[in-house]
Amino acid sequence: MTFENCICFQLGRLSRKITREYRDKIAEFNLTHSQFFMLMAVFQFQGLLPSQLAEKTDSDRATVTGLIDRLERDGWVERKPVLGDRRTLSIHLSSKAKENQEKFMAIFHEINGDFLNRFTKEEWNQLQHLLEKLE
Amino acid sequence: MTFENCICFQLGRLSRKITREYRDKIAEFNLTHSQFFMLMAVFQFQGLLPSQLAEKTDSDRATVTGLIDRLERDGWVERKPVLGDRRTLSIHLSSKAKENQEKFMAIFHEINGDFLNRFTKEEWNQLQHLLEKLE
DNA sequence: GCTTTATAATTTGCACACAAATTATTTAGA
DNA sequence: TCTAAATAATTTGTGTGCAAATTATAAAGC
Repeated sequence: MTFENCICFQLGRLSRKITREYRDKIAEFNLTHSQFFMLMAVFQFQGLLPSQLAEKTDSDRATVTGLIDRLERDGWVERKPVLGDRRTLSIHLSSKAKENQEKFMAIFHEINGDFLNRFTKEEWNQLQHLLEKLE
Repeated sequence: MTFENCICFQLGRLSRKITREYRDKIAEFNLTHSQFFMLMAVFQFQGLLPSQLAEKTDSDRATVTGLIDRLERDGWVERKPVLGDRRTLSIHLSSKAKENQEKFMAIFHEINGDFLNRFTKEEWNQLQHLLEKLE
């Protein structure tokens, strides 16, 4: 058993590769791979708190703070105060983000399709099943 | 199709989870997940150049420079000059690393076993086959 | 009401990951 | 031989990823 056969190494390597493949495709928006998925999450669940976004994306709160910082700086999302709890903020799409939603989803489906097309429906279900065992 | 169903998101999330699982198990050596695999690579291929290690582990040369910096600082590896080409350095195990090799491999097999045990031999081969399609 | 505890977000510090630029050296070509 | 191109490693700058500490606010217990 060598390190290349270790599933942990393999998944890390694969994850790095996929991140690299994404880079070019989302370059027109000037977004990173992580920013892209965080924005996807905001499209899907508008008005959530940073802590809830962290849960949805399975990342750290501190990481989410940084991602939101940069997404806000670049005009994709806005932090809005929450009535009744001044500790919290809710995250909303900017008008710029809403205007680009369709283009966004198109790219998302295109990239996703690139991977989906490599599998039959049965293989895909198998892969999902096997990955679940690793979680 | 939501972002949670996207294989790219799933693999990133899984990779983060596995990295977290590793953390505790290699804590006794004070190594990070990446350092652990880089050191595994040096165990396996002694005397390689940083560029060759980058290739083996599928990571960036700049990343390898940083990893070797910290592994050398902590006494795990040594940079040695290469006869005949002063641009290059070869990376070797320190005596400390050699002394710990057995303990190291034991932990590697233990962690790896945790994941392997979740699958039958057939499932494992399927997973390897399916992941290959993603590469 | 007042203190303690809990919670949300952020900040700080360190380690990847990687593009782009830089430095040092070797090789190739005129 | 001398210059240009190629190569190896590093440095620089930015963005994750995450543990630990901090700040602000809310809730609970007395």
